[in-house]
Amino acid sequence: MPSAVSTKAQKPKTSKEMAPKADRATKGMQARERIISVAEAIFNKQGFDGTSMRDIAAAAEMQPASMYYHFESKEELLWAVWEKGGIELRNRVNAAIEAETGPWQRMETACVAHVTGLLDWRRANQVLFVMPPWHYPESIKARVIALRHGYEQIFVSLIDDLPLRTGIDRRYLRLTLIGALSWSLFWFKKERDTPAAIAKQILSMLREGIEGTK
Amino acid sequence: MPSAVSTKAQKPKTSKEMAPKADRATKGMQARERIISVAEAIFNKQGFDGTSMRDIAAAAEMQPASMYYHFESKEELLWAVWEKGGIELRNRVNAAIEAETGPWQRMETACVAHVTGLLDWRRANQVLFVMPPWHYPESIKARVIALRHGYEQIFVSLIDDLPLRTGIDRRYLRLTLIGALSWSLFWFKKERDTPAAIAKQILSMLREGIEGTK
DNA sequence: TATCCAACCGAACGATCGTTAGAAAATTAA
DNA sequence: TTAATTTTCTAACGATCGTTCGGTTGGATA
Repeated sequence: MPSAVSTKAQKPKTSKEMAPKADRATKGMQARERIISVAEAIFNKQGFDGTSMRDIAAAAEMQPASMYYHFESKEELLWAVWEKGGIELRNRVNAAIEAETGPWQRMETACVAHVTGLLDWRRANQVLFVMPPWHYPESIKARVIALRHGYEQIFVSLIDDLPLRTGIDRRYLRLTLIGALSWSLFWFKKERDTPAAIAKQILSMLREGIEGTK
Repeated sequence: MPSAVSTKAQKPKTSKEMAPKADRATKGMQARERIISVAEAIFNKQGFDGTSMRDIAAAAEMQPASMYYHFESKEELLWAVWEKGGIELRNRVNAAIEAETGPWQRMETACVAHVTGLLDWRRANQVLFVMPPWHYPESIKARVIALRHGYEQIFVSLIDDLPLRTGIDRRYLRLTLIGALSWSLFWFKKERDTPAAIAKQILSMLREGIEGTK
């Protein structure tokens, strides 16, 4: 599953007249992105500590030592995986809400994209979203926190646009919503749930409340 | 911090006439519970993989080899830590709701106890609540899942008693609520939030809804 | 007293880990 | 072609890990 990435590097020239530097970069990128791609899958399946560089190298069909030509350490590789996953998720959510106009519609679309991104599309950044911040490796902690913070700004803005009851704390709302949505990672069963249905039901309960007369 | 444990084993006899077998068991228990106690703290701070048996042994003031007299493996020690934390949390929540009568009041009390238990009282079972189930060590996975399942039954029952709008899926509600509450582990700042306020606000938003006229 | 057994210890084994050194191969440049 | 550079390789180092082995200790039992 090489995961056709690269929105860039696709100016259709003939392979001969391509700039040699771009060519080199592309070649390097191919190996680098192959490593990220397999690392993504294995980290997610086995956890960071449960995955050895040898595991990843084997899956990427290289020798373990060769990985250090592309990444200076295991933690830097983890960062590359998280960064890619975080950026892709952010782009996904942003692209999804662009087409919508009403504030509630935009919010619902974002929620669906968030859950879908976590559950369906790429299982990778699951670990990023599920690991307690205080366990982030020290060498990349600040970057990871900034990445997550940037992502959450999408929801800050979406919530700003919502007409809410007076007295609703928008920070608590954001954390509650993201928490409830992301928690689905723990219980999602693909035979039983769909990401879109999960997102819509959670938002609906929060929007309209759950209390009734029985 | 030996954490004054042992509600039991305290029949006040003179030390001379104490039953020898109880004496021995007590002695063993003291070491065992000391290990669990320090392991609890270190696992939570450094994670399971980030903690070595040597770390725990040092904190418990023993030699690493001695730990294997009390626990047959590191994973069994982890289980002991999780089991203790899970049971204590369950007892806490159960004790809290016993005093309440109205279904909403009981639910609110449970939510407060849940968040308080996770954030304040004992930082231990945080990892249990925050680790993705698919990363549980294989040898204790079934036990951990059963432990969590048992805990969630409290909320199944509490939600059964709530008068809800028609169309509310009680399973989704439970998972949403527990997710939103537990997620506070990620963002709780003790200078800014209190566990009780977090729990009450989350439940209130879900109960009454957030939508307003602006 | 001699015996026993729970509890602990010192030392080490074997495995695995992240990582590095240095050379070979592959690719590009001249 | 040759030279230069990028990429990958083989081999291993040093550290740490969970765990085990064979003892020692010290208090309770008889």
